[in-house]
Amino acid sequence: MKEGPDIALIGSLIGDPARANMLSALMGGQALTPTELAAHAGVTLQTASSHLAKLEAGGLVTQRKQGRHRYYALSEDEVGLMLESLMGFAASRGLTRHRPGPKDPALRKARVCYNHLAGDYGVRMLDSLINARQIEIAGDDLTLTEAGRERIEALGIDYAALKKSRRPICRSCLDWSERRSHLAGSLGEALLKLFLNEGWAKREKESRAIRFTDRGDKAFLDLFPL
Amino acid sequence: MKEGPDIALIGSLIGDPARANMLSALMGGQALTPTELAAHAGVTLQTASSHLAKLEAGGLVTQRKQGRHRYYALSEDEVGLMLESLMGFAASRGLTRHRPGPKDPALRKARVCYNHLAGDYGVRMLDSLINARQIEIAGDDLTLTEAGRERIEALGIDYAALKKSRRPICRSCLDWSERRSHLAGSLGEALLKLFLNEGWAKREKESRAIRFTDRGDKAFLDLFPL
DNA sequence: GGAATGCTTCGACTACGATCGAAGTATGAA
DNA sequence: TTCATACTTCGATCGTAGTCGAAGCATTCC
Repeated sequence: MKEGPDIALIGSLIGDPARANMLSALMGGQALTPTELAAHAGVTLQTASSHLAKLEAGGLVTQRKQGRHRYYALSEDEVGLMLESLMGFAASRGLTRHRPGPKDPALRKARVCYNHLAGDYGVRMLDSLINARQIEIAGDDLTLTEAGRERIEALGIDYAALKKSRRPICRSCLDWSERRSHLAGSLGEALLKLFLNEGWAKREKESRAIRFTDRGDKAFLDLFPL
Repeated sequence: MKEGPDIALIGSLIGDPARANMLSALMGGQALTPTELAAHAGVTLQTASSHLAKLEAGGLVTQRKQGRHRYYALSEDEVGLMLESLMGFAASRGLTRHRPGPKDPALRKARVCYNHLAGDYGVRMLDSLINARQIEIAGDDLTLTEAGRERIEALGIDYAALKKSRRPICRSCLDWSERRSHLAGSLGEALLKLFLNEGWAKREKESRAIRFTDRGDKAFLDLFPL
């Protein structure tokens, strides 16, 4: 009515249970087809299609056609950050959709947050990088130091490629289970990819949980001491 | 359906335009009565009452009876932080409720964010405190240093009182106009109160804008150099 | 070409929630 | 006690948004 941004539109988009389930599923970081998303949401394909059109119009998701499939994903890092913030609040109210089960500890230890690592391990990684002065922090802005640049290149990450994209390399993202920040941005994404490619960790099916192998666990803890 | 917090409930609470307007009004930091909130939302008192009951059930607001008035306010700092995060996202999408007008620059310069200072001045204040090593930053956690404690006591803020409450003293809050962090928490609140009490600044009516007097402006900039 | 898959669009149904008038409760003032 | 103010609760109405069946495109496979 007066001033300020219009939160009602975004709220109503998130407010429908079917759409919220789809968004949660997309927080897993993988692009999903309407059929898959319909299954996550528990609705028919037609309904899912209509929801996806609305989410796209609202700028929350984007689609990419590939053959006869359409892959939907969260449109930007920002969407993930905002959703994680909402989840944090909901969790603090004890509003959870699931009966606490055996998977819960695994989720708290390590899970995927859109495209980067979250949970205990995610927070530890950022803390460790800060302690080693490879990332510097000022306000909410994280910046990679010279030492940090060398470090990630030694890990085999292509710094130049990260630099080229318009996305921020480092970004902090609030963790809903740990209530602290972990590393997002294109570097966060690259690091998660690295862990998966090296075979240190695998995604669980149908879940955001990430399971580290014994070898991967050791390598990770070595790489990011506290 | 599966795991993770339930964001749909919160989303649907924010998703109704009347409720969104009420929440935006409460972001002004003052506790408001149902009658006032009804006016902000553009609905009748009955409707407002029903909305407030829902917001309260969802844990977003709390009420305090005082005589024959009921004062509603955001229930915790966390609510303000989450809403600000949503606003930031909405603003980045160009979803604003208002035609950009003369008040806009004033809002960007200094405004109230629930109970603390936001906008250019809010961001500057936190930056300055960090530069002076009076606040230290690690992840999203801000901590007041020894030097910081002395500094705020010199300003006449009762550190012991802040310490007593269970709320965090320092907290970072993402600014939707500046896209950077400013200082929230009980210290953020105390500092804003200080500026108002000293007569350095005044709230605008019917707006979140804060207008600094000439004297206040000078004092503020002296106090928080860059 | 024809058939199958993946998805969107259309149309109709339904249900839930926002809205407000009217009546009820509580607090304070006269 | 009586009246006024501030608010809640009840009940009825109305719109709109979610839902799905059926039909329509598009792409790929055979």
